[in-house]
Amino acid sequence: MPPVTTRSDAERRRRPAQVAEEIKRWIVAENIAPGTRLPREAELMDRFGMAKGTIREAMRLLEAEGLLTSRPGPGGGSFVHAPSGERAAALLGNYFYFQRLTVADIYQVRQALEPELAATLAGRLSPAQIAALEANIADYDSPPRDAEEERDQHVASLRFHRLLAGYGENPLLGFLIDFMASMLANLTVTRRLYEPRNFDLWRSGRDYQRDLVAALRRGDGAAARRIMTAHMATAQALMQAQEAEMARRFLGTA
Amino acid sequence: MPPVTTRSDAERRRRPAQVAEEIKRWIVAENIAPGTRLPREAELMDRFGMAKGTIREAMRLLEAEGLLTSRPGPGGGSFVHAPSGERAAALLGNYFYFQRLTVADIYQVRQALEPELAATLAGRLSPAQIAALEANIADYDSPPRDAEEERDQHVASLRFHRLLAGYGENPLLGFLIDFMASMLANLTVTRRLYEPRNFDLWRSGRDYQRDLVAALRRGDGAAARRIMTAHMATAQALMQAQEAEMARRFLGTA
DNA sequence: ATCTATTTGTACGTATGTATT
DNA sequence: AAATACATACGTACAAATAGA
Repeated sequence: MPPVTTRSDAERRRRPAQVAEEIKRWIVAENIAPGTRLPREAELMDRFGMAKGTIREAMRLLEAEGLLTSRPGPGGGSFVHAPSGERAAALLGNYFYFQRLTVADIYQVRQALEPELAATLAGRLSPAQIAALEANIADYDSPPRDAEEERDQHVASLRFHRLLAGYGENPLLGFLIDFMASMLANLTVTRRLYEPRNFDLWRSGRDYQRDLVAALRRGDGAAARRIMTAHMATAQALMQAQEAEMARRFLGTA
Repeated sequence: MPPVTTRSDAERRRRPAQVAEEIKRWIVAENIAPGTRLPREAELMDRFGMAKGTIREAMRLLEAEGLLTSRPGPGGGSFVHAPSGERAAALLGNYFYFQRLTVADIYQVRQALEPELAATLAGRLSPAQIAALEANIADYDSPPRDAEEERDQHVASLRFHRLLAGYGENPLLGFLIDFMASMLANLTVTRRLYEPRNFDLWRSGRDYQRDLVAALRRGDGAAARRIMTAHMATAQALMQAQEAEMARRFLGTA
């Protein structure tokens, strides 16, 4: 039997992690707003009784989580930061990089969420938002001529959904839909669009988006939901037909 | 007009971030499996021509993302790591900490996803899984006597959904349902259960879970979906009635 | 059970880079 | 243009952990 250690697990943790935890607790306890400046390195070294390197490692931990940013110079320092959606998506993408996520998995969730979003958006879009959606559709008005154009159009048509995601009031729903669109933008497509059946699917997808915008404009939630459901079904079929596969790569961290 | 800088944005980035990016790219390019050991600190210092502290800051960045773990001693080092679901959930929770997420927001998504999961699970659960679900329900068989017991039961009834989340085949769907349950487990409830109407809601929620297990066992997907939909509706009503609010705190990082 | 080797973990002093005034 | 205030990076020394002899 090993000798009794008086050290708790918390004490056992590496020092940078302790500091990071402490700062997180402080942010919550004091309800610190983004933009607030943390004490200077020198002061943190004092407060925690640790060397510069240790403090800096702690800062990098929090920075990776997207919870703070630092900049040098006078008036510089470390600042509390609300993680951006992109950052959050990249971190979540890290997780799914190691899970074997299929296109079908993503579409099962899209199938459930996208119609819901569409329904809540009906009649609540500004003219500018409607215009942005219509302008986006124009980017893939005519069928692609080559592989590169096809890829561009694919990304553009996903942007349509990312726009919708940003227009809703529910941050969770919006984030998830945007996240899935960004995952799908990282696809490798092995079979081309040119077969007649695939082309039909492509065209009907485009038409669905047009119909959807019309329904959203006239405030018909039930129709918007119905159209989006059908749109998702054809989109999935198109992906399946093209034997699209998730690319094994991390999402951009920019 | 400022003088032209020859440095690109990439070169401009802090060195630890560069190293971290490089290592990520390497993981993807070589398709490194979790458990694989990275070069020693000394060697990385060499390879990147950087000081020890810099390399270590890079490691902390990757560690915070859940992509590696390190331990000292012989046979130690830094190891590629697949982020755990908990870690991923905690990081995603950081994001929503700063968004103003309401209980209603979460329930809108649950409403869409939970029935979908229930439907796909019908007839696909092992006897052991069924037993685990039934054992879980037993934890809140009788109404809570005090506030503490009420809270425990709330968490326990959410565990029912987390179990279901783990039984599915779709990692994305499972993660999301588990994530929402863990968010809801962090609630502050301001009004108690004792009012008759709230008590009815509580009881019907419990009954729904029983019915659901029965439907899952006999493989009736349509019924499972229907029951879960109704269950979500009452659960939301109960939360609303109790004026539950999201707690402003970070998810555990353990 | 002890020592030894290996590898990360922490400390500290100094120098450099960057942005504000 | 210069001084100032801050983070950023370096280099070295030493402490702690752990596998294996």
